[in-house]
Formats: sequence, C-alpha cells, structure tokens
Amino acid sequence: MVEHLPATLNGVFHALADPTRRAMVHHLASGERTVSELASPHAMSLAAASKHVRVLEQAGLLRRAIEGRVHRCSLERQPLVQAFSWLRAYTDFWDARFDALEDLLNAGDDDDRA
Amino acid sequence: MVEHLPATLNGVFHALADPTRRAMVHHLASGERTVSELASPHAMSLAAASKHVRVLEQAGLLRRAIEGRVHRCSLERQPLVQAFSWLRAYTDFWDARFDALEDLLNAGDDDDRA
DNA sequence: GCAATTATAAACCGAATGGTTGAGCATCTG
DNA sequence: CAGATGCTCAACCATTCGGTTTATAATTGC
Repeated sequence: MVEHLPATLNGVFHALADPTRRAMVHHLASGERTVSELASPHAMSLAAASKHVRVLEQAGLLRRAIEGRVHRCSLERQPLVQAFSWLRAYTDFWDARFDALEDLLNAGDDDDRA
Repeated sequence: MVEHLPATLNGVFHALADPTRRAMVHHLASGERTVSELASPHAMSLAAASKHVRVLEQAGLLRRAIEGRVHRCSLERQPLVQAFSWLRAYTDFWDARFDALEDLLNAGDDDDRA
C-alpha cells in the first residue's frame, strides 16, 4: 500500500530537535494542515517553513497529499512511537511508577495489553 | 544540590539524533563508564568521542565525576523522561487510562524555543 | 487571458556538526 | 624523576543546517 520510508531514529530525533518543527508536529496533532498554515505562526519565509516540512516528511513524521496547488499535510505517528519506544528503555518513568499506577488506575480491571 | 542545566528538548533531541551518542546512552544505562570506555566501541579518535560525551553532558543526559585523571560518567535519566513525556502526547500508543497517568505525573508542557 | 495564490527550486550565506591531528595537562606508576 | 595513561584543547576541514532572496511552476478565480 503506502510506501513508508524507513524512518530512522536519526531522522526522527533530528527532526524533533528543532522547535519550529516540534511546533508543526503539535499543530498537526489536531488535524491536517496546509504548508501555509504550518508556516504562518512562524517568523520566517514560506520557503524556510517549506524546508522544515520537508525535514518532517523525510523523517516519516508527515505525510503530504497534494490537492491542486495545496499540499495537505498530516501527522504520521508511527515514527513518534518508535522514538517513544526507544526512550522508554532508558527512562525509569515506567518501571518506577507503573506498579503504583496500576494500583491507582485499576479500580475496575479491564482488558489490557501491557 | 547539584546545579543542572535547563536540559531543553532541543538539546536532548539533538543529542539523541546521533547513533554514537545513542550507543553511549545505551552503554551508560547499565552503569558508570569512563570516557575511554564510552569511546572504545566506536571507530573514531578519543577526542571525537570526548566531544560526543560533552554533547551528552550539555544536554543534561550525562553527569561527570572527575576522579584523578579518570572521568567517570553516569546517565542522567530526567531529561530522557522529559523527551519521553513530550513524545507521549503525540503517540496514541497508550490507551486512555494512561492519560490519567499524565495528569498525575505531569512534568509540564513546555515548548522551549531557543 | 491574466493576475493572484500556493508551494518548491536554486543560489547563497553564516554558523554549527562531526571528524581529524597534534599539543598539552594532570595523574598515576615504576 | 621519567614515562605512560586519561582526557581535553585548539586548529583545521568538509558537510550540514537554518535562514535569506529571487525565480519558477502549477492552480485557481475574475
């Protein structure tokens, strides 16, 4: 079906290391945006913003649907999950608190996958 | 108490965007390492590895204890947790019950822009 | 058809990255 | 003391990054 690029951690972390691009991710999280819409909050030329969009796209974080002269962009979450999963191994975030949270949140027990 | 640098997402994600530095983080995850120990698996000069160590240090991911001529390095997990937390908001990886988790543990939603 | 809109391309620039080599500074050891 | 060890610093180099400006292509609307 849709061909995805490998979406390496290098690319994903690099893409996220820039505040403009993180803001774009944040913006995309609530729905599709055109390149202009992604660009408008930022004090830079459209061309510069377009480059940021391209970095996100090449990192696999953004998909682009060209509709006429408009490029409609959407967030691709899978590479974010990859990065998230990588980090998870090195944070004690989970292990340190999981048990306590189980107790807190498991008032009524449902199906779970973790 | 020890004075830590702010540990911005910029710095943390940038530090993690390099495979050598991710390997160093991995290496450090199992315990303290000297600079030489961190350097040895990598096909580069000690000076180059030393620069990577410095990047990790400035990102707040690594703490350094100088003992004689040896620099003993340890992993600082808190900035990893910050990055983890940022990512968490954009992955739908975990189900709704863990939203409550975020409320409990919330480290704040800072967009550091610098 | 023509003008405006949306977006990329290309050329350029200064600064940062990631590597090298060589020198230098402490520190441990024989 | 002399030498080896652990590590950093400084200079250098090629490449990438993040921005600019100008030009150009494609689409839409009057």
